[in-house]
Amino acid sequence: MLDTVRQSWKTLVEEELSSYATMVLGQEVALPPLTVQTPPKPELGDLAFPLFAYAKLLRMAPPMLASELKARIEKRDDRPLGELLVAGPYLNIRIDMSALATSLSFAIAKDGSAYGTNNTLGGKRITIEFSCPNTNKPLHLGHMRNDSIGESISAIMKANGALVRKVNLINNRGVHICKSMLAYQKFGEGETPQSTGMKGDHFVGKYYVKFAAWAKEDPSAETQAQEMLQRWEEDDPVVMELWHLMNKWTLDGLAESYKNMGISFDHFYYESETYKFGKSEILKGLDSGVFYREEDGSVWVDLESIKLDKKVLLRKDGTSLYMTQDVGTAIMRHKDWPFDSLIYVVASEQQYHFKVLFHVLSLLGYEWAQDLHHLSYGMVNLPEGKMKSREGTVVDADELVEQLTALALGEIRAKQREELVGDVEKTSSSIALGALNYYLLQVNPLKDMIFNPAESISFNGNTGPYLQYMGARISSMLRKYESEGGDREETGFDSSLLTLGDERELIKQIALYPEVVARSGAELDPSLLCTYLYDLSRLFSRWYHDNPVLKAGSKELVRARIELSAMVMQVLKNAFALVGIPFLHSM
RNA sequence: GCGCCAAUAGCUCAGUUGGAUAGAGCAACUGCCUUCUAAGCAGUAGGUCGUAGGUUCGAUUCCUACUUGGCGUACCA
Repeated sequence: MLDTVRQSWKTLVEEELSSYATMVLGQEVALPPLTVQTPPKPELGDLAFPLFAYAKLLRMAPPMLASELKARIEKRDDRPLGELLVAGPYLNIRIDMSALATSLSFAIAKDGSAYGTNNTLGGKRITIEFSCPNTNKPLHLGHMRNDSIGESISAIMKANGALVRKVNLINNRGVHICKSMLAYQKFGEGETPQSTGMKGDHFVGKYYVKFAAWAKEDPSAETQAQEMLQRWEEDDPVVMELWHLMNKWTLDGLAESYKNMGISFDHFYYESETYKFGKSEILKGLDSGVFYREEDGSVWVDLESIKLDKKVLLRKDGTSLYMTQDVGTAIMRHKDWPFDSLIYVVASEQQYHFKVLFHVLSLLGYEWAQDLHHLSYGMVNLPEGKMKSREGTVVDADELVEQLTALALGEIRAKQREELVGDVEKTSSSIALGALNYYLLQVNPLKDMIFNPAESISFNGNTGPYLQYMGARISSMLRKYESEGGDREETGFDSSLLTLGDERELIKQIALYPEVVARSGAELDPSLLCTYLYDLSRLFSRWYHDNPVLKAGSKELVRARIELSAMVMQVLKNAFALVGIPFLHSM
């Protein structure tokens, strides 16, 4: 909405600039592109056009040019409402906020939860892969960043008009899976998640840890695991039975975690179901000559011509690798649901893997290989460094959610708001999720981030609960307005009453929202929405702290401020949905 | 060694795609709860934007080199 206002002013300035330059120079010249900016202070206006480059070209002082342009534009009666200002070398515009507020109010009333969405992806089919846990241990903090980004990007793509299919690839085969199985066989003594009362994924994880301890003392452990893998690939009934049993335990546990964290998928793939298909595809490539076989029987691809080295695709014993099954999975996915784009949400340490994967698929002749994208995100570290499972510093996802929920519950009780919030349990868990998702999405995905446990459990300052609190305050205010007999139908919205500086800023910020949705989509970056949300909330918080809404004086002013608050609330709601923050009507 | 990425306040992060006096939160200090929820608001203090060059009217932003850190370069995933 702000962009159309910006664009109309830009066109106007460009036209005048061009005709003035032609007049001064006596001929038509190609001018450098005009940039539009936001002035650093509200007093300077809402839009800024820096004129340095043009002033140089026309050999005049920038402020002179600014004045000249201002005069010329003011003569035009087709210009939009608003005011022109000369601010040194800048030509600034103070836009007509009342008109903007009126059209925003119409748009938000009409679109509701769809306000801010666009159709730039026009029904494009996008598959998004994320999470992808191993079935030998529970989820940890690393998965949580992955899940937050995956869910958020999925929602953002939808908001940009795409049809999204969320998929999860379960890593349920391989030597690491056999390790936990072997340890269970050796030390399990028949105990089960049920008999111990443990969550299935934690139960299996316990045996994965036990394997590591055992392997330290017994060098044969590793070879035993390899042997078990071979028996697994040969469908040995004993191994298969154990595998089915333990996989189910883990997957039941993971399903519970996903449910608690609000994560869902449209489809699950399992490595155990794709690796054989991957093998056959690699062999096809061998036949067609794009791959080659070494003397020892292993199959390779040579990517040295594009500086990617040689890469093995099948082991000498014919068993498959990570790459093998990923080739199979990609092809299977395209068959299942032909996509226009496939986004892999996977940690940055696997960049090389995906470069190779995309080239291999392209060598196999799949044209859609160019539509594959690796959304690479950075590591999550602790203040004291990397998380290490050996040192027990890995942050467990279930535990963290539990801790945060308990903290939120404590806050509600301490503030004696049980009655106000109603469902205390549900509210606590919503606060925990909001805090977590916002904490993890605040940072640009590309960058490594530091997870500070002490900071993450704080609900003050720039946090998810702060944002939720603003939403709850507005919601509560609107309820009070209605319960006190306020009627939004009866008293019309007069936008010209919103004249305060903070009110102008709020209107602008609301109008900016659709652009943030578009940009976070184009850049695959949820952190833009987080920054936006915080700016909006802070603005609102300051404004409503200083200016009464329900006791604003006249009925009309109350009505106008209620409208502004309601618009902020709708935008908060809409943006929350894109970054995994539950909206709360009270907290 | 080679490749990719990062470096902004004590800490964690923004920074409108090259423009005006580089911004937040946390931590520290100071005010504000008979007034729409204090999970809040306002204020003080805190900066050689890793270093050195270059391009430009203008560089935290682009280029080059260097320094530091991370990741990768497995018949692991």
